[in-house]
Parts: sequence; C-alpha cells; structure tokens
Amino acid sequence: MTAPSPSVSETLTFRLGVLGALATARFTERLDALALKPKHVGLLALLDAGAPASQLELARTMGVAPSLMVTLADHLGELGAVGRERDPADRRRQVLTLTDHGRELLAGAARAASELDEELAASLTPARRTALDRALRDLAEAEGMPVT
Amino acid sequence: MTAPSPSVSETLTFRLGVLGALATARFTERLDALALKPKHVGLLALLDAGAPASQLELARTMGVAPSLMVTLADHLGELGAVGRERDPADRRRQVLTLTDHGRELLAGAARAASELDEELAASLTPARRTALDRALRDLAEAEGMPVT
DNA sequence: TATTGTTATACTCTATAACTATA
DNA sequence: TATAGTTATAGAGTATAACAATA
Repeated sequence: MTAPSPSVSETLTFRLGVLGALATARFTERLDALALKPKHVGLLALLDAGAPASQLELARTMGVAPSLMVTLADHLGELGAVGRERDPADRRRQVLTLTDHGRELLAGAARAASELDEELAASLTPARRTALDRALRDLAEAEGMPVT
Repeated sequence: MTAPSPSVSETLTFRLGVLGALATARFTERLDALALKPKHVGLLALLDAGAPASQLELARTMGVAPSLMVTLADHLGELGAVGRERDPADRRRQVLTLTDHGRELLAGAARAASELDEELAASLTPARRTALDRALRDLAEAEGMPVT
C-alpha cells in the first residue's frame, strides 16, 4: 500500500524551490547597489556569525568549491569588506576577517532583505508570517545553517 | 525612526533562498533517473494544470526566455512527454500538450518530490509542517503560481 | 607526501540577437 | 510590418583539474 503522491506543485520541495529562486532573484537586484551577490552576503554572514576561518573551511561550510571561495574572497577583499591574513601557525592558511566596512555592507544587505521580506510576506496574516518564520528557522537549523 | 533590521540570516528572503537552493539541488539529483530537470517538471506541471498553450505563452508564465522554452520543449518532445502541434488557426503557434507518458513522468517527479518532502520536513512537528505548507501555499498564490 | 590556496580550463544554464515562417 | 518560433552566439556562474607554496 502506497499513499498517493500529491501533485508536484503542491509539494514542499517544489514550492521552496520556486519561491526561493524568486526571492533570490529579487534579492540580487537589490544587492546590485552594494556590488554584492547573494553568495557574498552568505560569506559575510558566516564571518559575522563565527570566528575567523580559513578559506577552505568556509568553502566546506558553504558547500562551494575552494576555487569559488577564492573568487568570492577576492571580490570582498577589493571592496575592503574582509581582511586576509596568513595564519602565522600555518602559512598555507588564509584567514578571513570581517572589517568595519564589511559589517556596514552586511547591515545594508540585511536592510535590503528586510524590505524584501515585507514585500514577499504582504499577503500573509501576521499569524501565518510568524508560523512561516518559525518553520523556516527550524529547517535552517536542521540543515546545519547558523541560526542566530 | 527606523526599526533595526534583523540579521540577514534571520530574514525570510535569505532563508527562502538558501533552503530553496538546497531543495532544488536535491530534487535535481532525484530527477536524474527520469532524465528531467526541475524546469522540465515545472513545464509539465503547467501543462497538467491548464489548457494546452503555445510556447510563447508558457515562456511568459514561467518567466523564461522563448529560446529556453524551445530547448525545454525539444527535450520533452524527445522523451515523448509532450506533443507539439501547429495551431491550424495560426500556423506560427506551436501548441504543447501533455501525453500519457508525460503524465507518468510527472507522477514520478511528484513521488520524488514527495519523498524529499519527508526528508526535508523530518525535523518539524506536524503542526509546524502544516503551518509551513499553508504559508508557502499562500505565498505561491500571491505570486501567481497555479495553486491546485 | 599531504594540504591550502590559486590558476587554468571547461561545462551548464540562460539570455540576447539574428533569422525564418507565417500573419 | 509584426509575431511565433528557432538558431547562433555570448555571458554568468560554477566545478574540475593542474599547479605552487607550505607543512
């Protein structure tokens, strides 16, 4: 006995995918003024959440290739958003640290995301909005994302 | 007076984006056995939901370029999942229709998504899962996605 | 010899622009 | 002349593989 599947467009998987792509596309537009892409924001948020870390560790956490981490760190370095220092104890490691300007950029990205949140959630009742926040927070935590 | 922004990783925008990308990546893996990509599933679902439509109309609904619709339709045509017929009333229009095999493929994709749903939502209480489903459904409807 | 970071290269996805057929 | 579809081309994003520096 197998339960009948719901139609694909009713699934959590499909809706998360479509709505996530929509959210990211709109976020990308708003980040343009800060010269950031969503992945840069993810990296800045990671640095803000935890201790300074080497590029390889950060790449693993974000699930991207080490070579992409180089590109992301290069760009953030040019913006003055992160500092890069060789670890004195192991000179192979490049340790990234958030600068004051990086914190300002991250705050700008948070404002942009926050504004977009209002637009996205405009159709939800306050109760549904709260329930959505809680459920997404649980999912994020279960997937190992840093939950502040 | 401006309210302080939450940290970016706490926003709906950021969480939807990251979790949506995660869901889509895992869905893509599972669809591999069916020789489909998520966009193919989106197109099949659209055809299943409504009347047969021309490629250009479908491209607009999905928010993709007409040239991409050609590629998607080509692939689904090769799989025997859709039929393509010139509209007799306007021979420029290619009208796509779902075949029986297309319906089977769509059912397979729905099963894959449904299985993934269980995996994704495993950490949620039943109440939170229901609340999440409702909130995402509301968002989907507000964004003009067909809500079955 | 193993590991970190970097560079070189290639692949996937998607859009824009040019073109064909039909209106 | 305008529109639907197609084909050709190009760009963004990202991964894999080769390489350099350090351990």
